[in-house]
Amino acid sequence: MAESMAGLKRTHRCTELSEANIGETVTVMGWVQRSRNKGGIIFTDLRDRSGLLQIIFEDKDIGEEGFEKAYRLRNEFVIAVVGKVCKREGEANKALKTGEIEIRANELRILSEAQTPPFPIEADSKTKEELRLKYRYLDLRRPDIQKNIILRSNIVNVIRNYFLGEGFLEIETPILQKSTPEGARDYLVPSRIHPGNFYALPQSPQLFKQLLMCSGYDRYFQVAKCFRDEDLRADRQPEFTQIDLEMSFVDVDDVIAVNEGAVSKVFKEILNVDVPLPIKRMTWKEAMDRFGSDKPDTRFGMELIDVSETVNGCGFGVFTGALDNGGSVRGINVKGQAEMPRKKIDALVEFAKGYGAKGLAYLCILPDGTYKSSFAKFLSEAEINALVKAMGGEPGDILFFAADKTNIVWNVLGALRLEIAKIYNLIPEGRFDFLWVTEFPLLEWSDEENRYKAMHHPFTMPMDEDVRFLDSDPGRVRAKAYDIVLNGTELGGGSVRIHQSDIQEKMFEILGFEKEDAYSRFGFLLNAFKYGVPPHAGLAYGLDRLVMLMVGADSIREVMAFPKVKDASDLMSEAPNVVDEKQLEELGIMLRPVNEVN
RNA sequence: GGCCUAGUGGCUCAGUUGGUUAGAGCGCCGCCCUGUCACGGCGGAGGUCGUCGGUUCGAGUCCGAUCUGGGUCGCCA
Repeated sequence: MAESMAGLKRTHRCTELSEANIGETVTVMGWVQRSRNKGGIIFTDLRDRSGLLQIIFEDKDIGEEGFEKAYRLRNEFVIAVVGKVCKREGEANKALKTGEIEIRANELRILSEAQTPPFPIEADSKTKEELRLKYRYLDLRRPDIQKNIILRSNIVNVIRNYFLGEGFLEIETPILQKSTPEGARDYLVPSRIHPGNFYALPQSPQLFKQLLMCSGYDRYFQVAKCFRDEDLRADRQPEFTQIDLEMSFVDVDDVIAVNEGAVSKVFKEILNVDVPLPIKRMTWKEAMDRFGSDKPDTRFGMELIDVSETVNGCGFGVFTGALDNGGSVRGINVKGQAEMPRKKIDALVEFAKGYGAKGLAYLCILPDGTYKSSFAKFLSEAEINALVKAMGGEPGDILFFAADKTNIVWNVLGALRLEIAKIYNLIPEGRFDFLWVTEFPLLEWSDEENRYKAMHHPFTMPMDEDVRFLDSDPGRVRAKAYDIVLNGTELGGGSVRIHQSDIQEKMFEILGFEKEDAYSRFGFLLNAFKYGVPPHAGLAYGLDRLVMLMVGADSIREVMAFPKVKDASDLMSEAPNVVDEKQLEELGIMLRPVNEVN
């Protein structure tokens, strides 16, 4: 039977007590972590979000009835204890923050009994994630998850205070928005009042924050929930949180400067890590050339090397074929792994195929200086020697080469580099390598749609010196866009926005929008800009990813209270679900049989 | 949509080339224990091996399908 807490008031959380409180009578409340019954004496570890505290029950303090009650305690019971803080008579427990003290209970109330939980409530859980998520409310009791969630709160607090201190205003933007299909799929929300019409949940507050600049708010930020109806990943959830900001009368360097301040402050205050400023910058082209990725992990080397020149005209058709098609041949040098077993090499070749490679050429430089290779027979000795030299190859190294269209080569070797680093443990622990990647291409050719698509979004400003190529060669135009990268993860991205209507119209033209089409989608923004708009620029961080990296988690699910699983459903609440016929009727929605959808 | 991977008592796992009654640790239940803190001692309960079908004298083990998680490619301006 559950008892009332009437007349009791909690005086401390568990670990707010210390030797300084010895002799005081206190009231603590929490969950039973563990009860150790020695017969005439019972030790109970009480848990709350702050940690553990040992309670000691003996009938001389609590009376026979109270002692009987303590006998009944089981894990996860919620209890209140009134007692005296004492120095431990037995050994101190150095593993506990409160290991020097214990509470000698005078009164015990069982506020709530509990069934045995389906898995242990403990740190370093080995329980399958499926079960943890089904019982997320129990999983969230575990100290390591609580640590993540608490740290997340602290991180947001530091960031919020920082931006407020820099003159930013926190302003909310609508969750029910207009759907502007371009980019990720929208989550749609049907309107009851306008049957057949839909809102969309925001993929980001992009247009509204630009309007806020237009309206003179000068510096805006928001902790913004965002929604994208795309497939999930370890670092992608259908709903996630951005730290979103926008600034007026600024250019690239201004945005970067204020955000370097934010990053260094949050890492110093939360982790006591000094982020050396200014953060390194690298153009997109350099990032792709050196690392095969627009979010390079710079904690280790094994950089890509372009050997197109070296192998030009050689006897290996795969190489020359790629070059003839306008592609390139590039390689990476895995130091000291020349003895890599054939099985492992084959696995890496398969891995590369998963990223679009047709194959992967390799060349082992054995310790005695001889070669073992998949393609050496097609090359003259001089050609091989030149290739090895270009790759900085030494006895003991193994070289991998990809030959294809350059973007495939980048993709394949970029992924291979990370995979090999993982396999051979080449990534140093405990490092935070920040990097700005700048000068992204403005546009990206889509074979599927046979048109250019905005790499960032259609409001991204071209670089001043490239504006002249907008007509003649749109593909070579670089944008005033930048990403902040941490340890190979894209932490955030942003850009300077277009505020001149002629450039904006040109942009829509290149993207293949008719003028009416552009106005029907983005008219409110384009119209707003007719009434005076300041130059503006902004950035948005993926908060979940930031917290994930700061706590060292492998997945953003570990830093979100109630995440969804791979198919975007919630194992605990079982969302999404079918709704009443009546609800649909009210919305004017009729469903096709499920097997006809798609 | 593709590829990879896992599913065996409540939890985490073992289970050999297919071969008696499917094991262990933890947890749970009962009894004992006044200084434990991974408490200890004694005893006990608990599994249609994810599901369906097939091969076989015989399937946790082999084959096919399927479900449920996880990773990833595509996708994610």
